Amino acid sequence: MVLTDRQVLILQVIVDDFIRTAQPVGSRSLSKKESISFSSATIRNEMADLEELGFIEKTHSSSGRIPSEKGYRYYVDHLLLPQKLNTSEIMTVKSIFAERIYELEKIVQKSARILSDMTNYTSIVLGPAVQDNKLKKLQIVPLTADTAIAIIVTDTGHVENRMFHFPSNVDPGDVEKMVNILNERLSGVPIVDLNSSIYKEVATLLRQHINNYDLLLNSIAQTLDIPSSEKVFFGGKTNMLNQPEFNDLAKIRSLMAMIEQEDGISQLIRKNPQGINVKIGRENNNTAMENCSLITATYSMGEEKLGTIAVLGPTRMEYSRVISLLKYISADLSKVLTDLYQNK
Amino acid sequence: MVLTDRQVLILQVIVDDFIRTAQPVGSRSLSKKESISFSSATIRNEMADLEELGFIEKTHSSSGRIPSEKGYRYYVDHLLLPQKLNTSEIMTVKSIFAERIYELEKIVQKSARILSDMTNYTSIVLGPAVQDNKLKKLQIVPLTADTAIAIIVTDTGHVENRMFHFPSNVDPGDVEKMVNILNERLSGVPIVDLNSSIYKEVATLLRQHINNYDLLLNSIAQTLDIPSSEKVFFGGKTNMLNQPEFNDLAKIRSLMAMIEQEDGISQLIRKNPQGINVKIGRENNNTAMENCSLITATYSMGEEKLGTIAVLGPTRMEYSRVISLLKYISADLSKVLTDLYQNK
DNA sequence: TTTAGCACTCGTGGTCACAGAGTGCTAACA
DNA sequence: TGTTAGCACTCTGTGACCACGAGTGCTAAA
Repeated sequence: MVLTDRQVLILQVIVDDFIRTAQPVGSRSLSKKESISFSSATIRNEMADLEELGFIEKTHSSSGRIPSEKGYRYYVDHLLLPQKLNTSEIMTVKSIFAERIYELEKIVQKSARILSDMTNYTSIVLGPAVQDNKLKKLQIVPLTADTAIAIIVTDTGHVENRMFHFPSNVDPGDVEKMVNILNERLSGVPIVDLNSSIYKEVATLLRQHINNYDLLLNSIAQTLDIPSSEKVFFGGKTNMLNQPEFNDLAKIRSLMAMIEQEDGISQLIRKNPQGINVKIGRENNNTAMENCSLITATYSMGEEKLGTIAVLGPTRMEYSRVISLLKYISADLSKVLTDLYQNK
Repeated sequence: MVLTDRQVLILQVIVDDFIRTAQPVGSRSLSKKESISFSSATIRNEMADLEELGFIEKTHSSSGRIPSEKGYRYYVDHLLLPQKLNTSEIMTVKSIFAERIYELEKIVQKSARILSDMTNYTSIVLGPAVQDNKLKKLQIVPLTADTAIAIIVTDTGHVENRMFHFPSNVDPGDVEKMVNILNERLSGVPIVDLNSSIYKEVATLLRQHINNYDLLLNSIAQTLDIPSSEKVFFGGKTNMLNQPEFNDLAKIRSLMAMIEQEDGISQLIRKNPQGINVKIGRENNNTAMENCSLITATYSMGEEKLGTIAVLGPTRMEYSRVISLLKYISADLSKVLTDLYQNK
């Protein structure tokens, strides 16, 4: 069950070659590689063993070999040499942060675009989970006689706004008073807890100061209760169309439908733990992803995990390069975000 | 050059049939239609004339005929009978406005989704041009020692926010004073004019009240000067993959690249005048759109044009149905928006 | 003017032969 | 005993060929 050095070498060269060319690799072409000094017949024997062990497979009975998912897995787990980014790549990554942008969302979005440009795969970035942010300021701007906008600013500078319906008989002065009280009491409370905190901590206070407080309070509390979904940013959604494994319409359709839907894929990404994660083909548990691999990396602010940055490519993707890139970008991202918002 | 009644009839049936089946239409199958009472030989003669006039064409020398772009143009201009929406369709459209949503963007977005669902084409909606909105309220929320968020609320309830860098030595009290003055003076000013108005109308006033007013003013004015791009919403980006004319990878690639890019297509849509517009194939002046038609409709609030709602389909699209739908939805949209925001 | 008939064209789908790339196996070799 | 050369075999892809069907254009008759 344990592979000999020579088998490992052959597996490595097969995977490398297939990643580069997308063509099944035959014994003859392998024997010509400079890192390989034995004959094609020997290689055929070794390949037969590797196939029996499940690391490689044939596309038809007399074809060259391609890596199986198990083969990729072994490659990723044991054979990956971290690839150094060259200077031009580093420059490109740095350019994400070159402009003086302060908005978290924009930075994150730009990361997605650059990542997909650099890899020619599809990149997906989960924005920070607003739920865990803390309230910085709540403001209410009346719009018409019976509508107003509630604006929530979080400590990371995220702004969320929602329009809501006003009870008809409220005094504008009361609204202002109420907003003041809410800000005083709820500043620093995580967004996700806002609703419950209102009732627990502020209700009694409000009752003392404001007429009809319950009506008004209800409509505001309701407004704040709408879950704010994590934002998902894509880069290079159509890059996969250029991959040779997707010259099949049916595959394209199911993959594009999956990407278009956004929900499914963000689920898939979200559930990955901290750090770098590689999911190969069916490891993703999703039929549309059968020929795809997903590599995810988390970014954070200080200790707190903020979001995930991911690359979706064919199983035949350049694992080494993508992982290096992801490590680099997520580290940079974390650093910039930490510097920006941590020192309050 | 002017078509006989019979030629018009034949053209109409050819277009209708081709739109339905995506198959070239032959003289024999035409002669079997109940609306047609003459023989296939007669039809062949008429078709030869129609081809000479440029209304229809062959895919190869012995194939049936398909409409040319000129043919579609004639069909759209002269032969289109407005199609009544059936009750279930009307219900579906109404459902856009069923929930009590007040946010303009959400309504617009939902329209796009429903439109693409109903047509199986791609829908594109240009959100309202924020530039023309008027300032309702400006607020500034300090975030860290040297950053703050400027929040702009417009009269339509649109909220725009931007983070910006603070000059280091400003007094928080001054900021507040300044915001008050700005709100007093700039309320009602179109967003696009904010920057110039600040210097023209408010600068002198500020000078009297605030230390270091110029530094602070500059950074705020700069922030407000960032153009806020019109938002573009898509529905059913991948619907085109299911159209039989796009079983060609090259076509799919160029089309998807075009859709993905968003900018080009929003340009294309933006330049259409008020009302319903149909652009067929190369009329769009864009190689990626060669086999596509674009139908646009504008929506408005009162008299003021707000945005555009569009459907992108193959040239072989159901013009009649899509036009009816667009008319209906854009009218409803205009009505709802007018009701919502006009009565301030 | 309309229509029936006929020869002709082109695309599609199937079969076939063949070259090329690759394999597995056997036997010889170090 | 591990390695290699050689050979028969397999599968794919391609191009040639053919038959079929749908459709056309043209001619001549109604």
